[in-house]
Amino acid sequence: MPETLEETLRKTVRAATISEVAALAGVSTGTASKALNGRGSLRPETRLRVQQAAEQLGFVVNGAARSLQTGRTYTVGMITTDSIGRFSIPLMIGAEDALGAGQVSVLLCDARDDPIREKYYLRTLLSRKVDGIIVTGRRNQARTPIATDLPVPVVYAFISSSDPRDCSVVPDESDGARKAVRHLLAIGRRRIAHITGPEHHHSAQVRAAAAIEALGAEGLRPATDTMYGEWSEAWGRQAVGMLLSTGADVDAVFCGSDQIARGVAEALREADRDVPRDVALVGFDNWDVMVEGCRPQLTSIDMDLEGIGRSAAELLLAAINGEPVQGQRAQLCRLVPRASTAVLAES
Amino acid sequence: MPETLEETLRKTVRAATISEVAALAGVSTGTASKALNGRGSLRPETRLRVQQAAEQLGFVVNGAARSLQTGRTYTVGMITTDSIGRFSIPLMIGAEDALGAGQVSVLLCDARDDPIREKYYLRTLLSRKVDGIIVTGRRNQARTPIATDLPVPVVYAFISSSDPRDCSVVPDESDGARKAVRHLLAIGRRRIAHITGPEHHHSAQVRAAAAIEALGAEGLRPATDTMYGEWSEAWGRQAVGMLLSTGADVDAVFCGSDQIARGVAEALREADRDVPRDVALVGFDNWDVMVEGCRPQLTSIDMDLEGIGRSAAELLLAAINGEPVQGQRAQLCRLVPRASTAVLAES
DNA sequence: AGCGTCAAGGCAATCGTTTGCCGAACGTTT
DNA sequence: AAACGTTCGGCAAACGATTGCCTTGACGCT
Repeated sequence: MPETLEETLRKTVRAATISEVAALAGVSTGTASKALNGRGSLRPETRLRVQQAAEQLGFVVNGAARSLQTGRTYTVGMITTDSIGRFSIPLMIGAEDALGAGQVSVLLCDARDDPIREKYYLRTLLSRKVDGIIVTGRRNQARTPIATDLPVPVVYAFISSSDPRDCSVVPDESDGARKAVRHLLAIGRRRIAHITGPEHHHSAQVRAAAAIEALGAEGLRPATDTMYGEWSEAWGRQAVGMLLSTGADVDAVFCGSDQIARGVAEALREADRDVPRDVALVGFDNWDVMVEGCRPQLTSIDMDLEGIGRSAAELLLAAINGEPVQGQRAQLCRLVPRASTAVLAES
Repeated sequence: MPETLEETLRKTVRAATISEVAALAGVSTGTASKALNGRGSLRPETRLRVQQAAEQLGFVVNGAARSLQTGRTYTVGMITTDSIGRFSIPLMIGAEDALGAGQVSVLLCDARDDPIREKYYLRTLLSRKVDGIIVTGRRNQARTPIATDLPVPVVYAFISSSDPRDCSVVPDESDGARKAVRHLLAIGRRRIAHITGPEHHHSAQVRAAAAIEALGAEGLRPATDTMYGEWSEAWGRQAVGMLLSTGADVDAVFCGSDQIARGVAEALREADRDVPRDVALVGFDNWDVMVEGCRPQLTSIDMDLEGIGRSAAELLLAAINGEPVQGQRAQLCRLVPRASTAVLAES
């Protein structure tokens, strides 16, 4: 007789409980528990017998029951304030990586920049008794702490909390900007312009300031005033138009984002300026699809988002285990050189 | 006396339990439970008193205890087989959306295309007693079912299971390709080429076949043989080179991806062919950063990944509630017209 | 023979909620 | 006044695992 549709789709293979395992192995549930968790003092033979019984029955512990007893869920919540985006993903991967290795699962919450949703998610996370929470999101200013007096530790990743005592892991954008400028200087450029995003944007400010400072350290000044605009290719193209029309003498451009840089590359190309011969180019973000689609391929600054996610998760684990860390950790950036800043063979 | 660092970071605000709430409200725990869950028959006044007590103590139920009792966790697992990527994210957002509204949380698992990790995650999901599982990942062939005889329902999103009885939600790529071709026909193009990804790639095949068929329906044939290559801008540029050097007479190109299309647009531009006047262009994926960075902005086919994620979640919820659905659901695509297929004013 | 020691494993309390069942109190009906 | 129905709320048994404590029996020592 063929299975009904119902049966086919929902095999009610009611999972075995530890008492069934114990019964099969001929021991008490307590002993079975000890056997499976490597605790207590048991004859190796007994231990093995229990393990085989568990295997045979396809036993998987009931996490709810265990959590109830032990008070730990081996679960952390991850709240992204903006919609899960380009930046959140590497962060998540990194965190998931560090946690997964420690057998901890991640509950994903997308608050969509809505404080109401955020509170709601926080509540459900607490009700699920997560062991800790990672807060992340689009970078801008420091954000207000998600809550105070939480019964679980919280770590902020990428964004930082406005309370300096909270634990945050952020990229050191100044470091990134300095590395970009130094790299351009190292390949012999001296007339460097900086084209970036909106002036009111925190990242734009920080990067611009660090770039100017790095030039200053060599006794140089930017080739033009910092050109603030948007984080888009279109702005990059437009900025090049402005640069060329003013006849500015520029041999390198450091861009506030890869998108801007790509626009710059295109516009330069169309104006018959060779990259990197006439103008060298450095972007920011090291966003694969942008740096690789760019002609020539784009040298860029990598904020190591995965690393930030990983660090945040590690700090969270430490806090969960009773070794809390306070304050901000700034993670250094990495310059990834590509053709847009290649040193050309003398010929 | 100032707080110790320990105190500051880990306010051990031991969460209140329902018995404390009950005590404060002067009722038994059973009654308190009924009051908070809107069950049983209680005087409205009592109910209110309990609710206020809960409020006052900042009570949040212990999900573990509840799950243990009710057997439901209001949690589903989401396994992505490839690393969380560009496609997985909208799917996740969609799923999270549909589930979040139903108060269900998502446990995120990134199996990184590694069967071992996949098994491991599956096991932890089962141990966490998730109510259901969504499997997703990079699209290619149908994948082997993640397991059989699971105690919980499974829905495949974007990818499909090779067992036709499993429930899968996939994009109707043929529909997308047909819509692209019909759109080009509708704006008066007749000599249409198709440039796409690797020939061995399932999506490339399906889209190409549907495109040819849609042309055939109008008694037309493609302007050239389908041009298989890679899913990259570089291939798009290269393909245009080939097209132009053979002197093929083409007034539109349908591309298998937005990246290819963008490469095509650039190469055409550099060859002084106007888009859309000389050659109209349609991409596939409707990937914001590609379609918007393209000059002119790119008409593209949107597979509605969020919608697929949402449908998958809804089907999963239905299955959890005892109304399982079998088989594949194909979700239609949407054409998003932009400047690359604009009809020009006669002038 | 008597005693102490130790290993092995059973017992039962416990975690926090939910829920079916039962009892008390009160009002209504005859 | 007795019988009955309702409403409200308490009681206690689950759910499944963990763990400290206790019992049992074997063994070694004096």
